[in-house]
Amino acid sequence: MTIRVRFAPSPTGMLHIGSVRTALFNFLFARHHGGAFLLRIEDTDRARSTEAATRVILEGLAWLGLDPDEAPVFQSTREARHREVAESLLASGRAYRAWDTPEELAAMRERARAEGRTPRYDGRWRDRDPAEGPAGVAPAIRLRAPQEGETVVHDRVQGEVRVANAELDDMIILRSDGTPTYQHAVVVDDHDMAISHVIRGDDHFTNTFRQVALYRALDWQPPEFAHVPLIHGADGAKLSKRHGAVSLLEFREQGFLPEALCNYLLRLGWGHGDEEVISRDTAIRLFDLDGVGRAASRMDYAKLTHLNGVWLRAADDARLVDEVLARLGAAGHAVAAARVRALMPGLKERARTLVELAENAAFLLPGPPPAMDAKAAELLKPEARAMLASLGAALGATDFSRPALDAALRAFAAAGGHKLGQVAQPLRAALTGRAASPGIDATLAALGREEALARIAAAAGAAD
RNA sequence: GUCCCGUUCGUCUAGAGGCCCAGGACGCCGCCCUCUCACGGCGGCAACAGGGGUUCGAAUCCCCUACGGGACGCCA
Repeated sequence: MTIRVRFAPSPTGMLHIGSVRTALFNFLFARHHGGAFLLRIEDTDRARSTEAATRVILEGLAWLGLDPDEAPVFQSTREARHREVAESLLASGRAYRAWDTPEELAAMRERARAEGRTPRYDGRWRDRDPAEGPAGVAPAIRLRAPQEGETVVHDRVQGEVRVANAELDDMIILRSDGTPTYQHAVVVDDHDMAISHVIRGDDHFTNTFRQVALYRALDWQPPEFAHVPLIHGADGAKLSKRHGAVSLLEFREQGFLPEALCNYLLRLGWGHGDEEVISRDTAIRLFDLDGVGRAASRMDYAKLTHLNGVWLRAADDARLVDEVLARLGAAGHAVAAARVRALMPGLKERARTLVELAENAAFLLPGPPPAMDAKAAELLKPEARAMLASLGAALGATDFSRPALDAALRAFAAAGGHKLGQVAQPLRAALTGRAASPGIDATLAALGREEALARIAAAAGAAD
């Protein structure tokens, strides 16, 4: 059997991080089994779908490296086919026209709720003569669903689940304006795209039973289903804005690496022994549906941040230099690039996100001495400034290589009866405006003789 | 309200009847390394929702309860 899966987001806004995980699971499942990963944009809701939102999906997937194997299918282009299938159901008597107005349906639901019953369509047009349909009113088409017995779904994640057909009502497959509903379009498209496994969020589970009824009515073989648990916020409720970042774009802006995000998302709801740091290739090798848990999991930004630090340290320096420069608005600046590149090994060990990395590298930009933060200012007491003046003179005669600088600093400290830290900390403040930075020798070397001496002089001179 | 699903440290998870007085990771605390901050190393705190069964033996199987979540649209 050929494995074909799809990721089917609707372009109605941002790309939710939960959807991203669904896409990742689909992708990994396809790769693991040598199948195909497809993308279908569910844009049947014309009013809410925008081109910009579609672009967000496409760019987001590309950024994550989750590229579909075939050209994306836009559901809106398939309307004629959806209508055709609905008509065929009508012709075979497995669907019927219903002339209810939205108001009537709302009243029906209202009454059911008030009486404590489950809101459900009562099938009033199910066996009525279509000739009785009011003229001038366009009917919707509803599926004639089985009313007795039960429907069983063998879900690859949730296991065997059965629901009495009496719980299900006759859903609308074609709206009165001739457009297909989600339930209908999904079934027709999944069938036509030869989807073998539908891997989606658990919030779609209930839909599955209705969709199976549709497959049966069409005499089509339903695909395998796998419903993955949802991602919740720290309080256990569905993940939303108030919990923190939710859209993929936000995570990117906040300086998370795609490989870290994928690694984190993979481990949320899926596990393989004690493995925590998992590369794309390893994930493809290890991932399968039986490792997916059944319970919803909570988003833990702290753990994501930690994992991002791990991947940041493993990342290629040149790539990080580009990211940092872009974030500092210094793309293409040769001097800044050289300095950031020189210090990157020390820099990336001290940052967990690209935002932190850029902040910590900002002092490397050529220009006036950086503004002192409170801790740095604290280090520049008058006696420290005086010491910096003589240190500047000593360093002026030193070769600006790390070993030479390290030796010179230690000699200077020893000569003055200081511990190395008593020299390094004020120096660090003068150079970076901060109380923390990569090794002082590396910092000095990255800045270069001219810039370093200028900053030392500025800090020493500011004493008066 | 009805239907469906879930419940192992604060969080993500390992665990598929004895290997578990429950392991790893994040977070938190302490120590070491050390020019700072990180990284790294070492150690600590911390969980099988509750109650009944089944069994020689249950985190693992069954039942009930509690709590949590999802779904009930001419939205997707």
